Amino acid sequence: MAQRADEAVRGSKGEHDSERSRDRILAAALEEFASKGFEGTTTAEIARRAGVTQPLVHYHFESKDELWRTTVLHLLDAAEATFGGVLAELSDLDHLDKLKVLVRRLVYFSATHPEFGRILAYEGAKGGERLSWLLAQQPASEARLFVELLESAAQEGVLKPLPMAHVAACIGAASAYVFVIREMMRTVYGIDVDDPTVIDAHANTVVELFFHGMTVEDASARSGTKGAA
Amino acid sequence: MAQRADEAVRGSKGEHDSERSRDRILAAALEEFASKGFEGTTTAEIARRAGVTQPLVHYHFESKDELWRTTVLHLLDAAEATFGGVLAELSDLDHLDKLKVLVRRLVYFSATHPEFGRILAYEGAKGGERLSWLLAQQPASEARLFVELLESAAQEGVLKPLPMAHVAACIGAASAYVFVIREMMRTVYGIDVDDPTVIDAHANTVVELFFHGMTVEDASARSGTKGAA
DNA sequence: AGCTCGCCTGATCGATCTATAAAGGATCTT
DNA sequence: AAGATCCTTTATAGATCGATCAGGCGAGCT
Repeated sequence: MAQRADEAVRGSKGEHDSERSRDRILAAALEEFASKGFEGTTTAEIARRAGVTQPLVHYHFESKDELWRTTVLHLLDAAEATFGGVLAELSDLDHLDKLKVLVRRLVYFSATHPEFGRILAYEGAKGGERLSWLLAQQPASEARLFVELLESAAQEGVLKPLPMAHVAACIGAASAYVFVIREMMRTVYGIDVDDPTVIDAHANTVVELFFHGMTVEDASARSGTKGAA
Repeated sequence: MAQRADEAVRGSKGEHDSERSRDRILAAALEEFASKGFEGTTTAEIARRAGVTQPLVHYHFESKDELWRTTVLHLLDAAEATFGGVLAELSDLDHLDKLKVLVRRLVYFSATHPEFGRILAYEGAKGGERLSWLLAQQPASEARLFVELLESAAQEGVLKPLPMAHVAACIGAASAYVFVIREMMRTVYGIDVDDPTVIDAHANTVVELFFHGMTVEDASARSGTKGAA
C-alpha cells in the first residue's frame, strides 16, 4: 500500500535492495515468531512490519516454515558467534572460572537475543518437528557439553554433587527468563531489561546466586559480593 | 461428527452434562493455550480435543478471548489454593525457613501446573491487553510480596544485599522452566519432568542452589546436601 | 534498441478462522 | 400433552490464512 518508508531515504543511488528486503523480512520474522510463536504469526504481519507486500515473503522464502527455519539459523549463528570456541579460549582457566565466564556470556547473549529464549520456550513446551529440527542443529549437544563441564567440576570436588541437568536448566532459565518476559518485568517491577546497567546487575546476581547462594553463611566475608543497585 | 467418546460410558443415568462439556472445553483450552499461545490456538482444535463441536465453545463462552480469561482464572484459583494463606501458616518460622517452604511450594506448583508458566512466558514476552489483565488479577502483587519478603530477610542480615527483583525472577524461572519446556528436557537430557522423583530432585536442587550455591565452599560440610540421582 | 533476468506487486484461490443463526432433542414444569 | 428451557448440532457468513500466478519494472548485456 503506502508503507515503503525509506525508499526516499536511500535517495537516487538506486542500489539493489534485494538483500535489503530479505533482511528486513528476516528481522520482522524474528520479532513476530518470538512474540507470537509459529502458529500465531502470519506472513502478512511479517510483511507489514518489514514494509513489503505479503507475496514478497514467499518470493524470498519458499514457505512460512522455511522462513522460520532460516530465522532460527540466524539466531544460531549469533549464538555460535558468542559461544563458538569459547572453551578453547578459556582452556587455561580452572573449571570454576570457566563456568563463571560461560554464565556471564549466557546472560549477555540472553539479553541481546531474547528472541532465542522465547522461541525455545515456545517450541520446547509443545515439542514437535520444529523442536526436533532446532535441537538437531547443535544446541542440544552444546547443552550436554555444558552439563559435562559441570559434572567434571563436581568430580573434581569444586562443585557439589547435584543433578547437573537440573543445574544447567536452572542456570539457563535464570539467565534468560528476565529477558524473555521483558514486558512483565517492566510492568511488575518497573525494570527495563534493555538497560545495560540492569544487564550487568543481572549477570552479577546470577553468578553470585548460583555459585555462592543468597544466604549469608555465618562469617565468611567473601570478597566478590558486588550486588548492584 | 463421530467423537462423543463417553456418551455410552455415562450409561442410561441421563444426568446433565452441561457442566461436563464446559469442563472438558476448559481443560482442552488450557492445554491448547499453554502449548500454542493465544493467537496460535483455534476454537476448532479446542472443540476437537474436548470431543464437542466448535459452536459449543461459543455457547459456553462468549468469545475466544473470554474463554482465555476463564481458563487463566481457573489457573489462578489453583495458585490461590496452593499459596493462599501460606504466609499466615508459616508465620512462626524465620524468614529463611519461610522462603525455603515457599520455594519448594513454587516448584511443586510449577510441576503440577506447567501451563501457568507457559502462558506467563507467552504473554509476558509480548505484553498487551491480556498480560495487563492477567497481572491485574493478583499475581503481580503477590510477586512484589515475595520480593518484600526477600528484602526483609536481607535487612535482617540473613540474605546478601542483592537486587531482589532479579533474585525473585531467577527463583521463579529456575523453579518453573524445566516444567515449561517439558518436551525439550525429555529430548535433550532424557528427563521426564512428570516423574515425582524428578520433581523432588528439582526442588532439592533449586533450594540448594539458591540458598547455598553450587560451589563447595572450603570445609563447611553442610548437612542438607541431598543431591538426588 | 531490444532482450533477458532478478525483484517486486496486484489479484486471487482454496482452506481455515471466529462467530452467528436456526433448528433438533432431552428434560422439566404445569 | 403442551410448552418452556437448556444443551447441542448442522449450516453458514465474513474475515483472514498461506500460497500461487501473471505481469510490471529496472538494470545490464548484446
